[in-house]
Amino acid sequence: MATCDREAQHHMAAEAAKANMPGEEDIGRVAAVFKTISEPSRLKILFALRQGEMCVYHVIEAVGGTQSAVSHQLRVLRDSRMVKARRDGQNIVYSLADEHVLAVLELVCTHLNCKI
Amino acid sequence: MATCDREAQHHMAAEAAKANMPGEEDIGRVAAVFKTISEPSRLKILFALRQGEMCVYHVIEAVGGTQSAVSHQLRVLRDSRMVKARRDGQNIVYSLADEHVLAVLELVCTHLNCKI
DNA sequence: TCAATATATGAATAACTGTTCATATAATAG
DNA sequence: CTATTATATGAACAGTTATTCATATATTGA
Repeated sequence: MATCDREAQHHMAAEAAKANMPGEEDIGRVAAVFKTISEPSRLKILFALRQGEMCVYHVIEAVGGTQSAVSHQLRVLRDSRMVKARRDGQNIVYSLADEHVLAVLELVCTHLNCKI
Repeated sequence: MATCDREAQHHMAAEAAKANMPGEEDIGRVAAVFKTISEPSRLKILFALRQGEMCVYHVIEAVGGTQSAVSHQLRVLRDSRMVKARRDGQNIVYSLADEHVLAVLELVCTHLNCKI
């Protein structure tokens, strides 16, 4: 057991933390969002789609990588509702599904002093 | 090569995307931030520390898990500058190092309708 | 219907990462 | 100085995941 100067104060903080801790399910959902946008290959796709909707070929052109790899990552992004897809003839056209994602990206970018 | 109706439009978007794509290094830094906060065990620690600084024992009390696991995760959070530590006698007292992190967490939480 | 184009997907592999176990370091009390 | 408390850390293992390869599906033109 911890016996620090601030024992009482830290204990109260710990109790409050336990009381206010989101449930496992919410924690998991938040974690899943961050996991989805924590992969460079997926981040690039999201950055690319800021310029507007694109069919898969042009996404590949924008971000690089193989057709299969990009398609797999688009699936992950689609499953997590961050991009949406519609068919247009032979093509599938992708676009950002969620403005919140961009807001989060921009918040972190400015924090890191990345020019986006 | 893609031959969709919007060929010209998508091609321009792809060109713009390539031109405005952050460099590999910036992409990597952004991805690293999200990776750090994409693990439930680390998220819980960050949520806990919202209540104020705590020594390790009380962090463990707040988030659960073994001493070793929590200590390892505190190290990851410290390496990525999201929490800071100071010694206080026998104890190491941790606290949030970065308000930006909380802003990002709250943004995502409200988006997901999690009560935090 | 057949060929070509565009995209998706399943399986396998390789790389990464969180936890555990055992142990090390640091500070303090006696 | 020794024992105890508090925290950190290295190695190993297990689970997860991104990519690749091969192949499947879907749309269109001939």
